[in-house]
Amino acid sequence: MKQYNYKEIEEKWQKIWEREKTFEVKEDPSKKKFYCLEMFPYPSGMIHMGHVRNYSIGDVIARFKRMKGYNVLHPIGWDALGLPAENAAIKHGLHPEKWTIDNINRMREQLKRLGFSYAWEREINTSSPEYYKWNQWFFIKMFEKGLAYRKNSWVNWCPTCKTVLANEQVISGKCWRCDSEVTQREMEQWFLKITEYAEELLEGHKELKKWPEHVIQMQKNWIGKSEGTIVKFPVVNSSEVLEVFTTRIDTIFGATFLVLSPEHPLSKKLIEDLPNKEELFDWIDKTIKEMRLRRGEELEKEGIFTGKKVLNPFSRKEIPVWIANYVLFEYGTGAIMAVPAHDQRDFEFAKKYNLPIRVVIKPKDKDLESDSLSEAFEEYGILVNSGEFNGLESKKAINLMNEWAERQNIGKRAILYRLRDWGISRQRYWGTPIPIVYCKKCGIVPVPYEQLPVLLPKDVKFTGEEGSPLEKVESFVNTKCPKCNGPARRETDTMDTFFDSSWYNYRYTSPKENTRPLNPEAVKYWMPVDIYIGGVEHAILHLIYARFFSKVIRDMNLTNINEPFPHLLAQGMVTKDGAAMSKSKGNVVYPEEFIEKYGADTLRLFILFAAPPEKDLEWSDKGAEGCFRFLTRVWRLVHECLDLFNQNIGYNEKELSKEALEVLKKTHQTIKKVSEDIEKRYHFNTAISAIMELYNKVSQYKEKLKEDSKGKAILKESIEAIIILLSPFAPHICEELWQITNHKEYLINTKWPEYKPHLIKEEEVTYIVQINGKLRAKLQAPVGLSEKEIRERILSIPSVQNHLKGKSIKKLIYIPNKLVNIVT
RNA sequence: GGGCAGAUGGCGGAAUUGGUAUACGCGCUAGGCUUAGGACCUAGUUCCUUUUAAAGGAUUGCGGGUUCGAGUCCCGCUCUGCCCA
Repeated sequence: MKQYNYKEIEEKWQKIWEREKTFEVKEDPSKKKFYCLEMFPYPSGMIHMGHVRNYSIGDVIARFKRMKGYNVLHPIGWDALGLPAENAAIKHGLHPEKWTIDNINRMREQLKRLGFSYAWEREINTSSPEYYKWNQWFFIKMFEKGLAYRKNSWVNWCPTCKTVLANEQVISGKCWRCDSEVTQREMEQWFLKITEYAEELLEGHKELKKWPEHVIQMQKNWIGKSEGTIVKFPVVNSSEVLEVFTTRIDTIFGATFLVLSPEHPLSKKLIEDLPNKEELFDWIDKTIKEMRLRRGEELEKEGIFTGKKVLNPFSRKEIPVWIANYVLFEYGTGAIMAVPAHDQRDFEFAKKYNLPIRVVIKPKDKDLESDSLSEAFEEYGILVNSGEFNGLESKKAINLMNEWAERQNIGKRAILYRLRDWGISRQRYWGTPIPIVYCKKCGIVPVPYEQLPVLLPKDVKFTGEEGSPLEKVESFVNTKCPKCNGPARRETDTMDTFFDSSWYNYRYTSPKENTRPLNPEAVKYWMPVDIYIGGVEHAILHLIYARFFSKVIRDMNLTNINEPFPHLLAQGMVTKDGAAMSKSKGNVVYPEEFIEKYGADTLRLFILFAAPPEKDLEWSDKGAEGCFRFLTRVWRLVHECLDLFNQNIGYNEKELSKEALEVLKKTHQTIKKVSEDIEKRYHFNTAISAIMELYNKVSQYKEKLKEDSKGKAILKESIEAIIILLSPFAPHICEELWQITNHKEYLINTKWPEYKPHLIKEEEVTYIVQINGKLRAKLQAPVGLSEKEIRERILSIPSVQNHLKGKSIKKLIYIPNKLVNIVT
């Protein structure tokens, strides 16, 4: 027998697939389409186990759907712009482009060695001008529609390197390279008006019935819709009015002070006339920076009194205005009314600074005392100490108080979102240049479409110091104004790379289109993506940006797609020793090394077998070896039965031996199980274990079945089933086995088998016999016996009689073909 | 602090609709083959008690509940992970 030489086999089939362009597709209206998409990788230089898992899941689905007769689009490409390329340039003096292209070439080879069924001719690379040209095109379209605009915003700044840092370059408040304290600096930046689509992004969730609930929940939290009221508080002895946003206007009589965020434009103005204003200004500046730097951490609450008071428009009382570090400027109006009795943060602040606490909501069944409160009562309840609104229930009070506020013109209902506009400016080289020119005469001028792409200049120095590398390329910066032809300056910021990945799923449908970003006909045929597979770490940013882009592109009348990804499969992490694989932990298993030792088929099989896709997967060298042994056993089984495949043998189901019928039934039950696990549940681990069970049964009865021709026919049929069912998981070995078992056509072009319904049903069933819920016996019986017959048979079983001795049967539960429970 | 997910043998996991808990794989044990084996084959393997066979009992993080029957449903708690603050 020939040995299982995975290396030779895998190379052979990968060559055939490439030569015959097996997985290249075009639009074919006569066939049902299936667009199977996995999140494209960042070309870091090395395929890791997370990629292998992601792409193995996708490949099973793509190959399965193809064998089911679908026209399958299964593309791959490179999310090739981004910071690491630039870091490599700084560290090793390699040009980011060279570094990126080398990495892509290496990783493409690695993906090919895994045998994924990609349409390689559609490969895209976001760092190529052919791709980023269309980023620029979309940007200008958005600029024209008012969806892209400039405003001031804070960035991380390293005072030593004199450069802007991305959030991930700030490590616990310090610069990743020189370790100095990172500061905050305000700069003009480009933003996309994603907030304009906030409501639609929220509404769209209703269409996403095949998304995991927790991902939708995360997006909802991120968008953070809240309905409430904006209330005006006039400043006493001043013409200024402070506006606050609250979702709990029912508590407004308990608002005993008002708090501004340090960043609030009126913060400094309110304290201008105080004698110690310099000191207070310093506190504000220091606090703003601290809040930005330590975002997400719980800071010790601190504040200062402004010396000013505002009038509470409901209670008509004057209350003090404070500035404190627990009020965020980005959210709401950057100012809050503080209700210490009913908001825990306000409560803690009031306790610290000895501010009054006033109960205005009480639970239905008891009273609350302002003086003895140990924590805020944040629930809804009944209003007290609230003038004419006393006795109302919170929800009702909110309505009436909103109406009152609107009538008195001191407030209005408002809907607020936590979602901020998307800041896309990066002071970086390796990104898409923002296609804008600044002219002294004409102002902000977009680069005309016919001048796109604005190319990244190649001759650039990467020192990692003093600002963006593009700023120093004079031939890039200095240009002519497209409008007046006078001297002008180019924008030197580049785009956030999430911009690139927000529409790549469209580009795959027509990757070579060179007069427009996408071909609407191709989009119409292929979109939406039928299943999108990737890591849950992209649940928020990437998946919200991509949904936003789809809606923007739709509103440009290029498509009619509302949601690009109606079905999302969020895969879990690959761990080893209970932790994510990382170089620093030293628990990394490299796919390349594993393939060298056991082959791609084994790697794919194990990574799908070890856990269902949505769960974390614990890597085990031993477990992976087990999968290699399984493939070897299948290889051997086929070789031991090779002679069967030279014979033309048939059978009549009625003449089969007991064993042959059992194997035949198991075969068809396995076809059903594997098909449903792949197609409906996406649980490949159980599909694989079902194939292993079928193998176990076949190999157990193998010699027995070889005894007669009918048995041989069944053996042949079941072995063929094993090969086909296993092929989406381990495609190379299966193609090889298919070929040596005398099949002319490639396995990938073979139809997926259908099970015969009558072979799924069992003629005999095992009844579980329980007495008072405890298993006491089992009974083999033909399907469809009456309750009476079953009852008689069960009561005649000796062990049942034993257990019933001296007891009377009170009740008997009978579940046809399954179980009998005798209650005494 | 809030939201979400989860906890099943020595390990990864299965149990899809409330009906045999522990499928499948790993590991382990014994035997075979072998000069030998980390290769391969066969048998066994949740735990406890008594043990010749066998029988009985317990068991899905903990404590309650619903039900003839709960890993699965309900209530409370502990722990772990993720997201938000």
